[in-house]
Amino acid sequence: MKIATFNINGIKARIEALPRWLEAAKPDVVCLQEIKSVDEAFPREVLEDLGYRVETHGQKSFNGVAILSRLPLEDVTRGLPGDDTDEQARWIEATVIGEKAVRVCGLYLPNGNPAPGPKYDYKLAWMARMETRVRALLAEEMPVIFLGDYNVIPQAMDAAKPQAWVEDALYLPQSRAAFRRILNLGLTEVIRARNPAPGLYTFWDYQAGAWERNNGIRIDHLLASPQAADLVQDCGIDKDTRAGDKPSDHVPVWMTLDA
DNA sequence: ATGGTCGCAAGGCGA
Repeated sequence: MKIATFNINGIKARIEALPRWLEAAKPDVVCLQEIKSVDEAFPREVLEDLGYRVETHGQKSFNGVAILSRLPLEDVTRGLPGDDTDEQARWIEATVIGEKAVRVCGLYLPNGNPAPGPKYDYKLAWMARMETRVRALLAEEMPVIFLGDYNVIPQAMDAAKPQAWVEDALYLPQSRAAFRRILNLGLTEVIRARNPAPGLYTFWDYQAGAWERNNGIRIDHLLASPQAADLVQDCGIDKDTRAGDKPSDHVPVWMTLDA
């Protein structure tokens, strides 16, 4: 089972680049972030024609997540528990039925800038809610993965220019500590666990020639429960998509599971 | 220090 995360930065703008990548990479399951579309306007047919079922959790103009799957899905749920007043579409879950069942949580963690301020408070509160949800799922002792745009640079080695981020919500000590608290519940950060070297990035800003200068950051992550980590076969970052026509500013991150 | 680029959607916000 090949599972990927891809912040597409607008489904309407990526309606050619996304199928191009799907046909080349052939993932079984994809968690999308920043679809920037209400569910009714999501162009599902072009993806269904490629063999994917499409489950969206969108809103107008901003945020929005989705799961594409060539395998059967069960128990699709939308929204991160813990705050009934939260109207931002950033969380979707489904159980993928492969040879084994895997619970998949697709997430778009708040950016949090500017910090300090209400947006940063929302980010930290959201991460606390995520921690609660992770605890609940870990207690079920089944394979669970949490993949998406975390908007967290975990370590200095995850940025080409870490000094440029020291006052940014993606790299502030509180953000990194909250990410570590989630990891320390017992999750494996799959890309880093298998790649000890720096220089791996998943996002390059559209501005200031960031891609041409390889001024990137690694903020899209794959986290696996112990039972899911046991199944990991391979993982990677599809950096080449950033050089394609009309690219997203993020690239896909994927893993294969014996499931 | 500033401006630099996109997407959505139709002006400015978010990233």
